[in-house]
Amino acid sequence: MRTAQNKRAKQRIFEAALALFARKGYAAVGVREIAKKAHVNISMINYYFGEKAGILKAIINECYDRYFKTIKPVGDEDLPVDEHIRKMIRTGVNFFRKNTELAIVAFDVIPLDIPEVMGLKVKWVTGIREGMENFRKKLGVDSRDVLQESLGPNVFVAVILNHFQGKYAAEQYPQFKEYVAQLNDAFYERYADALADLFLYGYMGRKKKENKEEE
Amino acid sequence: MRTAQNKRAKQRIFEAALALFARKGYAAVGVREIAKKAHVNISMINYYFGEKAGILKAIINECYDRYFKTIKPVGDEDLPVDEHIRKMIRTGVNFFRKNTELAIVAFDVIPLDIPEVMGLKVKWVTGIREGMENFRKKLGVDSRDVLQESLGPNVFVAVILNHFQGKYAAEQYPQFKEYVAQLNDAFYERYADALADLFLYGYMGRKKKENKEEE
DNA sequence: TTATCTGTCAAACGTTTGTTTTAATCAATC
DNA sequence: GATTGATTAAAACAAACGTTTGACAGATAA
Repeated sequence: MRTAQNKRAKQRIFEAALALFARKGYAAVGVREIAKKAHVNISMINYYFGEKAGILKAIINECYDRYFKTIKPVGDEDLPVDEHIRKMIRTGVNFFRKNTELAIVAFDVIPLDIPEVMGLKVKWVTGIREGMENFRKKLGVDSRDVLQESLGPNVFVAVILNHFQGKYAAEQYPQFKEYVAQLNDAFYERYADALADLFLYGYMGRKKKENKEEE
Repeated sequence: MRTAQNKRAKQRIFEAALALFARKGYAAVGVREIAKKAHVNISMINYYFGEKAGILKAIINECYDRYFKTIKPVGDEDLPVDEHIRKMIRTGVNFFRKNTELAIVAFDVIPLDIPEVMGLKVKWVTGIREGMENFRKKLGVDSRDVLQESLGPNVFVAVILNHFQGKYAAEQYPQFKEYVAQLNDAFYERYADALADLFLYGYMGRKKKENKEEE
């Protein structure tokens, strides 16, 4: 076995494709372009991934797998609500910061028309939702209620993802250099805290209002 | 002039492309597929839109134009903060509900690599941001502060868009029929209200906290 | 009536697409 | 020293790509 070198070629393809997909979208990138960027022969793509869509599937699996492994243990922790929300948001921000390209490609709605890809996503989303049941309950979110579910943890995941999509877009164009420069470690400490406050007060306020209405 | 018929063909191309782009992504859709769905000849696409990217540009312009015209007057209204947030969110929900495909295509981060398309988006986003200055001030958001800006109105726009992306995806697969069926008029009344509560309490809570810290 | 313009069409343009095949080379394992 | 697996280059494949062309019908304008 030459796993050290194997991995290097497969990994190079993976990373080259990831960067290209994130910028151009899956369908706009050709296998020749990927091969060129990865410094491998075209046939290596089919050798390792079977087909072009195989790379996309690998990206989706890698992203959701990392996401699950990152977020699940934090969701299972036994903390007071406020601390728990804060820690979850902090964890989420860190994840998206470290895995921006992965998330942009894997969490993009498009393409919806490749059944195998959609199947993968559905499987993962379902699994993650089930894994977050404890945290959801702590927030007072009943997953059988469509309204409550639509105000659950996915809400702040959407906000964070949106932020990093914007950041990534800004990074592609030099005119936004000053904006991007401000998004440093210190910023994300404050950002995570501010977001946590926003949702914390939001959830608490809603709960109070519901209790009043029940009286 | 035969504008009545002209519009019909151009409009058919626009709508066919929109539906296909929303499902598959811009790059994955060929001009022949669009022409077939629109029941026009392939050359009609270049005749009306110059190039394939012309359709995408038209979609982006149409979406942002509608969005601006919908949201701007509401943002300029003179209402108490709580009512204002509520009305803005209600307006946003209605917009995304009516223009889901338009929003999915126009607000998608990808593709980032077509400078003309990115230029369009930047122009619109800048314009809309400037147009929302009054509302932003009322929320207590200083647009020169990156942190505050990243917690501004774009936060709940992201949440709403995320919801309708999910809904649209669910509509494409029959296994989610029951979920989609629950998303009716009544749901969206409650959804908009609940979202408004969430952010209202969130912003108020954050403001209180800031005041305390200043003491 | 003749000339012009507009919408529409089929056909063809040269590229590029994803994939497969074949032959050859290189390094590591048995 | 034979075998195996990783990698390369080059070529071929049919299919699809975005765009252009030239012709023609019908309405409009001179």
